[in-house]
Amino acid sequence: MTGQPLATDVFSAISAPARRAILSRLATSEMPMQKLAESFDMSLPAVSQHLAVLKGAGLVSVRKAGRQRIYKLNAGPLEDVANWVQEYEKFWTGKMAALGDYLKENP
Amino acid sequence: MTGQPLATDVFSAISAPARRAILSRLATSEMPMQKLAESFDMSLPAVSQHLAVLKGAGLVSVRKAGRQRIYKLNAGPLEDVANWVQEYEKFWTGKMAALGDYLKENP
DNA sequence: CGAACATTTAAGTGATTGCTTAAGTATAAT
DNA sequence: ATTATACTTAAGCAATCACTTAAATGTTCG
Repeated sequence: MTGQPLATDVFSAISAPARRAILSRLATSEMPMQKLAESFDMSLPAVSQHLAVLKGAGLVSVRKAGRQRIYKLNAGPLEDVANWVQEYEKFWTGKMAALGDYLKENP
Repeated sequence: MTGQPLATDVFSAISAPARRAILSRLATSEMPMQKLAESFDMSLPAVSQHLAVLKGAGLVSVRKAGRQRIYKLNAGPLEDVANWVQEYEKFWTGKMAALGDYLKENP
């Protein structure tokens, strides 16, 4: 058995700039490989492989249409990233609030 | 010249689970390597190397205190991640709103 | 059917990663 | 000064990565 989709972590899926670029492109609209690949200075297999990783992370879905494969953004898993980063948001937005709290408790 | 800090991309800095764990640990409080390393099932050099990557991404800062190095979270660069992911937020939160808008414009 | 097309899978490669152990460098304690 | 402490840097290694070209797999069209 050669094996299935091979689930990848969403964080490492988005770590490659090329893959973020692909997501960004798909955010405008779903499209077939061919058209998607036009945007990038990369061989078709390279794009296909990136897509496989994104698919493994659940970030894109594919639909067959004749001999084409239409790729579509599936942003759902990015919510994990949003939730993760939100935990740290207080460290940069809360600076003033934190100072206020400190001064309140240490007048 | 062996070279400087070597700036790393914040996205790849946070792609490694070990590094996210380190950030999480540092979010509770700043601490010296020694104490930080206790939390992990990893050699000291391994932690040190992860820290170097995080430092390269500007996610931690170091301060010398005697022979110790006190590491401190610097969440600032995570704002880039937050901003990036926010661009996609509409794709999972806005489903209903988007449908509403669509129906409004295409009654 | 056979040729053209859209895409994936395979195979190979150089670079990078995540770790390890061993050796170095600074600072502090005796 | 010597030795212990707290770390970093170096060297090495197996695994993974991001690509490439070449070959294979559907799928449509003439």
